[in-house]
Amino acid sequence: MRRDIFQAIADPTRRAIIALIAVHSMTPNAIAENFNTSRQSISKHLRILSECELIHQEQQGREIYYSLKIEKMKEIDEWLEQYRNIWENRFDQLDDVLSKLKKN
Amino acid sequence: MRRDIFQAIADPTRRAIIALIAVHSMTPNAIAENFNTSRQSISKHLRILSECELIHQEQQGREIYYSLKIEKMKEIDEWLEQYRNIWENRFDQLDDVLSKLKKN
DNA sequence: TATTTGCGAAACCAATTAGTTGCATATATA
DNA sequence: TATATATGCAACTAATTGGTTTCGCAAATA
Repeated sequence: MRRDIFQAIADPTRRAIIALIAVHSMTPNAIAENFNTSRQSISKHLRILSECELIHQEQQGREIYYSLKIEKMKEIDEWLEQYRNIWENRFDQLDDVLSKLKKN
Repeated sequence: MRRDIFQAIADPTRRAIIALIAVHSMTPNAIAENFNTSRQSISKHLRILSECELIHQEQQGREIYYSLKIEKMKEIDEWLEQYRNIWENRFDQLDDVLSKLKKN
């Protein structure tokens, strides 16, 4: 089973869950109220997010509060970094390519 | 059929294709040489990336050169922006929350 | 002109996904 | 203690996915 952060954020419901619990921790029931889907399906999404270590849970009595592990989101940022370099230095790179072409 | 950039980058083969053609445009055959999968399966991935407007194609005789539309990658960056704010201002936000709590 | 090459598309298949319903369990409350 | 509530988990299902094989077409080449 592939289970990484890229697969985790591929689903729009999971992205919405992430956005919700980024603000403050929430219980599965409270999260589910924001969607027209069952509590169980939200639970499954939470499990996937958990397996990706994207969220953290804290039991409080019979309730479980889920919150976002914001550090994990940095992984996406790190992956993006290489491309950010490209789009920021597009023209510099073009110059680079051209000068290299001249040398050959 | 869901077809957005988050679904596009969910597959590791597609992320590898993106990395490959980010450097310079390549033909499907040349791309496929880098994986132990068929040219046809790469073609399917390229179609998905195309449908997400993540790549650009240029016909040259019977060859088709695929290249990355780097601007599209910015969409991920924009989505990440809200979370970047959170992880950068974690402590500031904590202060914020605490001061708001005091007021209530 | 006949053959090879590069490619996309269709048909098919196994695995995975996102959802459902129906439990079981633990905690709160009457 | 009996009941209600919050939750996770298992079994099932339909849709989607990523791959394959097979095909057709257009461009290059012999």
